[in-house]
Amino acid sequence: MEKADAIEALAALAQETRLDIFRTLVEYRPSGLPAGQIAQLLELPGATLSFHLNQLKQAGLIQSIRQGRSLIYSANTDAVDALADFLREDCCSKSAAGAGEAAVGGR
Amino acid sequence: MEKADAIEALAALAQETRLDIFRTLVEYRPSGLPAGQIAQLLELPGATLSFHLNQLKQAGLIQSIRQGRSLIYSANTDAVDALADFLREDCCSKSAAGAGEAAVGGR
DNA sequence: ATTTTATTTCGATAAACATCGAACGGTTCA
DNA sequence: TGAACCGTTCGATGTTTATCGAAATAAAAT
Repeated sequence: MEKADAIEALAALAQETRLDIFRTLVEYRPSGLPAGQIAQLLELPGATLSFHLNQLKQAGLIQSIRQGRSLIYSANTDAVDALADFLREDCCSKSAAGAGEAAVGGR
Repeated sequence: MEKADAIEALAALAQETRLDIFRTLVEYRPSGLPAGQIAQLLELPGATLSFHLNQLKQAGLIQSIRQGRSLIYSANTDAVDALADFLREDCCSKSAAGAGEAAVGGR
């Protein structure tokens, strides 16, 4: 996973409303939910919801398909797993490359 | 891990400068680096660096100890692991609680 | 005590983000 | 074709975030 993509995904989830939306979609996996039902569950105005759905989609965390006049949104849990992997392996954890150097110097 | 803490950590890492700072500190684990050296490595003005170090510290991702007139910052990789766990287990992944419900209805 | 070094806090500014009513664009059904 | 429905885009507004020079604080050296 690229750094830029990771940042986008992190930013997408680092916002309460969006995290709530995403978690709701995870709950209703794998079939997904129409936008209206998400709005109802979370008591969000349509415009606000749409804004956040766009961010999540942009980040690759959700996708949508049309079903009649509804748009069914569903969570892409693989993207979250990839993000978790990025945190653990490529980025920021003990196992990240290059760990173990010293620069402070005890003397 | 609490949702609020997770959001704080996600937000802290969802910013390029801060992610760079954090990764640098992971590189120099476990001894850490004085602020001045981070500033030098990443070519950041002191005030800007200090601002970001504060956010990271607030989020529990780094800590600092004073050594003479320097402040040595070091990464708390456990916090990242906790965040990755949160993403995988409590929040947003296949294994998250409650997965598998259907709401769309195929007819 | 004064100066030097390391870093933070303050304060101002610009940019990005979140919210949401109102207008708009597709889709279905009569 | 036109009314009803579902959802998005537009546009205006307030809020939060990032940046960074200058002033302040804290520790060490002279």
